[in-house]
Amino acid sequence: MTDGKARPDSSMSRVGLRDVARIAGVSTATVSRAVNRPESVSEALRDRVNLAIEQVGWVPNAAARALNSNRTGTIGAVFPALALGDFARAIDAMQDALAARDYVLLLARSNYDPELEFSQVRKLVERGVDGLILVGHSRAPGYQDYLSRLKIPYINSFVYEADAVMPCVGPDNAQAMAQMVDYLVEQGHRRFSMIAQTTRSNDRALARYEGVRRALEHHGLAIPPRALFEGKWSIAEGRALLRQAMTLDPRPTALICGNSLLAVGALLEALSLGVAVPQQLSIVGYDDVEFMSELPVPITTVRVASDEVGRVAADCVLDLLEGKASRGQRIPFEIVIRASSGPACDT
Amino acid sequence: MTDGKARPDSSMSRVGLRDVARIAGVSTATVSRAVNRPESVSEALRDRVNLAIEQVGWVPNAAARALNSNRTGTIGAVFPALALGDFARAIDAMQDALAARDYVLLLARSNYDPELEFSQVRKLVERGVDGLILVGHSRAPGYQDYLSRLKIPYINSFVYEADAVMPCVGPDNAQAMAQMVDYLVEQGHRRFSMIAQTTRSNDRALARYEGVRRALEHHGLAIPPRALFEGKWSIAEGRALLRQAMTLDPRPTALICGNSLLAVGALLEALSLGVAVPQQLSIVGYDDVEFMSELPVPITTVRVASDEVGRVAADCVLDLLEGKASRGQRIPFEIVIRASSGPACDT
DNA sequence: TTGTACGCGTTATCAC
DNA sequence: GTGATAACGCGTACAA
Repeated sequence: MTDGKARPDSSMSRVGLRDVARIAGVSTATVSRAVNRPESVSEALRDRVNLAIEQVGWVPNAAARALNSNRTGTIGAVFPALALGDFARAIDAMQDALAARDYVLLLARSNYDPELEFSQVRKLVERGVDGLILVGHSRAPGYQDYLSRLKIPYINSFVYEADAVMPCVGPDNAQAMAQMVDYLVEQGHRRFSMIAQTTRSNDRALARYEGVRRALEHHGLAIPPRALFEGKWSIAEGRALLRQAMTLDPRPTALICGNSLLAVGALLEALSLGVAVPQQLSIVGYDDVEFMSELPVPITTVRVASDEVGRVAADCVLDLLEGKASRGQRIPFEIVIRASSGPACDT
Repeated sequence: MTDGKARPDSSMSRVGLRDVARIAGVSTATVSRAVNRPESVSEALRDRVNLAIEQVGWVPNAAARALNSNRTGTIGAVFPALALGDFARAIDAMQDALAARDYVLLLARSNYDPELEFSQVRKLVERGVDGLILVGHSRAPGYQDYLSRLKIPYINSFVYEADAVMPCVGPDNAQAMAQMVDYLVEQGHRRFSMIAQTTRSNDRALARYEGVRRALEHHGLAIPPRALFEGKWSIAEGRALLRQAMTLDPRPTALICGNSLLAVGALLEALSLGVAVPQQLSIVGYDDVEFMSELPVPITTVRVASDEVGRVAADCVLDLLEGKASRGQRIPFEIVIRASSGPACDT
């Protein structure tokens, strides 16, 4: 039974550790221990302390704790955009993985702008994040130095390269696309076109393009420069770029799309134009969102478990933080063959 | 020219205000002022201080600052999910609005679980967020008390009710759906079916349903219980529910979908089944994502500027924080009529 | 305009 | 096992 004078919502200045200590009749040190290392304190005291905490409604002050321990329990992440299927799913999963280990996510976005990304990182660092999760691995020189100078661990996500110096968690973009190309060549395709997200300050897009280029080269093939189209990521853009690709002469028999939105746009536009998919044109994408499989003509694509990327990236930083050296992880991908691709037409 | 002993990346214990003060030959108080209220210090000193800051690479410690000022420069947000088109866009915009005013976003997700939402909020509060952005306005009793007891401002987003006691930022879900119903009735529809996200612990879904119900009632119409289907939010679910709706006898002439994914699923399934849209069935949705307008049959829907919601919500909390009383804001919606809806068939 | 000195709430180091 | 006390790094009265 609490007597009236100790209501938890008392409008007094906020309750602190000392108040709890006073009520429980112990020292502040004991309260601290009872909370942080319960096993190091006698059971009787532990109970007294917990009771007192309940009574006064004490909530530990994270700032004070951080000031003292040099750790904030906070992980920062900077993503190019949040409203993109794969990133959103990754963040979702990241959040859960962090919460499970009692960390909290400080989120920022860079809008695909390296400068902005840098400044966001600085802001997060000032906020005292214990670790960072970034996207991609290409950084401006000054930026790179800044990061390595920091003592806080960071992870590059959505990329994987075996020889990378920093831990990264993601699929091997280039290899995934190469595998897709192998499949298409196997299907008899020889004339390719590609529509891709602009590779400027986007190393994932660049890696995908490189994967395509090298795989084709390996088969003695290539995408002529005029058959390569770059643009933003949207369905509308995919539609527009497909129209351009269809003006090529001779027409390509296979169209490789750098991401899911472009693929969806390309497919829908092909349907609108009456281009038969896959008879006249095979369309393949990258990344897998629900839409791609539900469209009138489901789209062949590279499936990457984006949530895996998020979850693993989160666990990786936390491992680094706790000293367990973590070397990053390759996230598997899978070529999902659907109705939008098939044997090359003989035209 | 810096002499060797003062490298910014020196592995000494982290640089602090005192180091800057020492280098600049001033007191710590002056450095603090020069940083936080530059106008209150002479120009010469300001320059000296800034130079020293650069030299030693000082970064203010947010924890110490927070401890002292009781403000963290952090806003917490708890969303049901992040990987959902509208939420993702809102978070995107929120993030920008906060960054513009030098705040940072602490993000958590509740997975539509009120208990989890509550615990996430507690965690954010312990982290010392200055304000909160939540979704919806229905809360469990204990939760509600907890919130009102806190001295920190919060905003309910994605909902708007003129008589709400807490500031909210969002569209009037019920009114939007009512307006959609009016349109459909005007088009001659009398037999309705609705597929909706489960209304359990989702007041937005509930409000939309209520809007439909009341509007129909106003026209002397109703959706019979067996014509109301609830499920999760996904395209696949929309497909499944449409199949169920099509088994009704007599068939509905208009199908109202509670969100965008359900609408897309319903439309695609209708196409698959050979149900003519809108001749045999008008399909309307809620919310607007790019897909809806790009499908073979573009979908009539309620368009809400989700990014507006995020932006305004962010600005609102910050206003509250700065004492400018803010009463929330109604975000406008718009009925976008596309090819998926039309006059009722006379069958 | 500038410097001194204290306090913010917690944890860690010592004694006991 | 427990208690006193000194940091942690910054902001800010207050005095100069």
